[in-house]
Amino acid sequence: MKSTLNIKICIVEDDALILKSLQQVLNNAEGFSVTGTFFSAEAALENLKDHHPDVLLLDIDLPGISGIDAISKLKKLQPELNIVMLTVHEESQLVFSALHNGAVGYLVKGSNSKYLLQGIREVFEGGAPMSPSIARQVIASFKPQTETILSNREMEVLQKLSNGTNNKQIAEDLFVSTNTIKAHIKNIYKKLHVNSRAEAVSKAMKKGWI
Amino acid sequence: MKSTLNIKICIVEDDALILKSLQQVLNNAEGFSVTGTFFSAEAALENLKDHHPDVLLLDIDLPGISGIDAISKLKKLQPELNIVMLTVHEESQLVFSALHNGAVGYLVKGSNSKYLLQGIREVFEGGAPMSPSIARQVIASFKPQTETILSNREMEVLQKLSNGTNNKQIAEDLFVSTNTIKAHIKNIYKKLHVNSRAEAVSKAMKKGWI
DNA sequence: AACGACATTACCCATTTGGGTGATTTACAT
DNA sequence: ATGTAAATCACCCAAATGGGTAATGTCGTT
Repeated sequence: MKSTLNIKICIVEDDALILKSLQQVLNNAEGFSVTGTFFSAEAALENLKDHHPDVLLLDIDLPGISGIDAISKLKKLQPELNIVMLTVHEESQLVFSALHNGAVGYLVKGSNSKYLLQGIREVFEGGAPMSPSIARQVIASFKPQTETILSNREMEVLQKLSNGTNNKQIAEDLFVSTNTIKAHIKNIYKKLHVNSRAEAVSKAMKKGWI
Repeated sequence: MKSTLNIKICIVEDDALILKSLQQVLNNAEGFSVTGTFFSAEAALENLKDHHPDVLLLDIDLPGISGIDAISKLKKLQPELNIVMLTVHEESQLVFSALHNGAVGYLVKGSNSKYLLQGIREVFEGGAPMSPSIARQVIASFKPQTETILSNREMEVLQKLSNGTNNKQIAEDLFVSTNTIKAHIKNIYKKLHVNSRAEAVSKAMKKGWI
């Protein structure tokens, strides 16, 4: 089975030593072959069409266009390209930017090469490899933040706001007067430092409260 | 190293055969031990305090309280408990509900027992194991849906709306009249089938447009 | 050439919202 | 017991919003 596999890989990595080492690991592994390497995103963008990788390994720290910005540009050229970030950075912001821009995996550099091979295999089979610490971040982002400053009642109202419900309707739904709803909304605004429904909803959704 | 590991596991699974098989696999593996098994969420909730698992494997199809609903109840009892879903279901809704409620992993039943052991090890080490198809769903949820019905200009306005900006300010920002902004907003409402800023923002955010 | 989508602007009007101030009651914690 | 937070309600007023209708110019497609 394994011998029938032949995964074509391109690598974008500006550090020649790391690139060489990656290339060696992959070429020596059964079923993997490196069909192209680039020292910059620009080089990859220009020449990728000549190679036809199943998977592209992409560094973040690159001269010129960063790996993060390169993702969407590469995807525009080859929408079906599977991009896996391969970097030392574990900052949430970078992780989420990468995934948001269309990366299908995020591996942390320097872990066992066995994991790298396994990750690439996963991509090839339709998976989405992530290093454990990355996976934990990703999973954590789904959990609503519980440090809510808002009271239960205020959360109920906020929920209604996000449905576009107006004060009168909310009041009916909660069996109180519209004045009460107004009061709740004013408190919500104070606590969230906003001054409109749209902004309140936006902030709450970004924080994962609703 | 491996021999120093001893991961204590509890299992909630109503199918006696599957439970037995899981128990066998885990107990026979070096460094794993099953310290408790339950046939229902209710049983787990009542007796979990007597066991002290590092990881709890949780089925979804259970008599009475479902696995999904059990997550938050179990977490309330033991906030530090690491819950991994172990189920046949791959439906997005269930996956996201589980993660939303606080599960740290989601494994699909029936895959190689090697992956199960690896997954549990990952949880123990702070990771978040997911079966490949689940990981792909999770990653995909980060990519903004691009089938936007809105025009570029409308997207700009929508973005401003989500910041709580009012028509006058948006008009200034985009160097057009407030009447124009009103027109754009009306079109946004028509296209999104909403009739307030808050609802438009909410819908757009849910769809991952902003 | 005609059509539709987009961007722009205008006017009118009823309704809603946001902000300010103030009051009562309950409940929980210091 | 005293205070604080929560939930409830009222009144006022200026500003913003939502909905309707209508017009113009540009651009790309058919």
